[in-house]
Amino acid sequence: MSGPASEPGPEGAGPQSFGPAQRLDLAAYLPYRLSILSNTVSGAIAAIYEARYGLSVADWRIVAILGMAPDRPLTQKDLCARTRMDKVQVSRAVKRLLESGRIARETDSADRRRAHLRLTAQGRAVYRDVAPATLAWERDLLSRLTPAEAAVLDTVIARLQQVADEMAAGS
Amino acid sequence: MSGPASEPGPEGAGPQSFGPAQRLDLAAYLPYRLSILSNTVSGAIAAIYEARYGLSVADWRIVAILGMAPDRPLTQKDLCARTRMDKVQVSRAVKRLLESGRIARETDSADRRRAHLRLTAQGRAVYRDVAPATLAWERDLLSRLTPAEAAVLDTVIARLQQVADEMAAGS
DNA sequence: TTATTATAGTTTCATTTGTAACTAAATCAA
DNA sequence: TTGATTTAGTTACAAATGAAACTATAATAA
Repeated sequence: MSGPASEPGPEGAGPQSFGPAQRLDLAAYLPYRLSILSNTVSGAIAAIYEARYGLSVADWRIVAILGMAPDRPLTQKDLCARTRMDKVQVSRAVKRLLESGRIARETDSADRRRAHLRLTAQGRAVYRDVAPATLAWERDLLSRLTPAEAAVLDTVIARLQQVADEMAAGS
Repeated sequence: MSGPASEPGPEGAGPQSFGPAQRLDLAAYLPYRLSILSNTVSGAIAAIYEARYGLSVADWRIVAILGMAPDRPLTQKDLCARTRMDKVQVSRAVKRLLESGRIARETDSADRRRAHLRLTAQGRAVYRDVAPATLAWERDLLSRLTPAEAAVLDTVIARLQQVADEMAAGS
C-alpha cells in the first residue's frame, strides 16, 4: 500500500493509514456540512416561532401551509404531501393546533373520514406575525451573500435535490 | 407554479432571485429546502452504514472522526467539538461502540476524568468499508452537477454557514 | 345484499432524545 | 491544607418520535 499518507504511529504495526481515495474528512464532507447548515438555519428560524408562540417545527409548517392559501381548507393528507411530514406527525401537530385554537376542523360531508382544516382568526394572527419575520430572516441571510453567490444558490439546491432524489430512487 | 417572483425588487432578479420575498411559499423557502435536502442526502448515506453495520448517524460520526486520524486517540470532548454533537449524544454513541467492539477506551493516566478513544481492528474494518462507500456516493452526486454548479457549491455552503453562524450569534 | 379491500386519520407502545441532575476527578483560592 | 469551583463524562426522567396496530368510513366485488 503506497501513497502520501503519513507514517504509522509508534505502536509497531500500528493503526492503518488510509489511501487518498478512502480519506474521509468530515469537515469537508457534503452531507455533513449540509446537516450542520440546515440545523443552524432551522434553529435560528425555529427560535422565532418557538419563543413567540410555543410552536414546534411541525406546528409551524402546518400553519405556514394553511396560511399560504387561507381560503382553501386542506385535509391532513394534503398537508402530508405539502410538508413532507408523515401522517402521524401531521396528526399530532393538528391536535396541538386544535387544542391551542390556531386551526379549526370541519368534517367533509361527502366523505366523513376526511376533515378540512383552516386557520382560525388566532391562527391567522400567528401567521401574519411569524411569516414576515421568517422571510425577513431569509432575506437578511441572502443579502449577506454576494450577488453571484445568491444567484446560483437557488439553482444548485434545486439540482442537488433532484439528483439526490434520483439516486435515492436507485437511478 | 413556475412564474417568477411577483416582487423582484429594485435590483431586478439578481441577489433576490431566491423566491418571492413578500409571501411565504414553503416550497421556495430556503430553510425548508435545506432541511428536505439534508434529510434526503443524509438518509441515503445512512442507509449504507445502517444496513451493513447497524450504526446510527451518531455512531458513524464517531467512527469517521476516529478513522480520520487513527494514530491519535481522542477524548469524548474532542469528539463533541469535531462532530458538533453534545456530550450526551457522544456518551451514548461511545457506549454502543464499546459494546459492539468497534472502539476501545483507555483512561488518561495524567487526568483520570478523561479517556482516550481509538478504533479497534474491527472498527477500522468498518471505517475502511464505509468511508469509501460514502465518498463514492458524494462523488457520484457531485458528478451529476454541471462543472459550474459543482464549482460554486463549496463556496456557497461555506458562506451560508458563516453568515448563519453570525446571525445566530446575534450579529 | 354481504364480504373484501382501501383510505383517512388516531392510538398504542417501545425506543430515542433532551434537559437537568449527578459522580468523580482536577483546579483554584484562602 | 481545606473548601469552593470547574471539568469530563454518566445517569435519570420526562417528552418526542416511529412503527405498527387500530377505528371508522368509503369503494369495490361477488
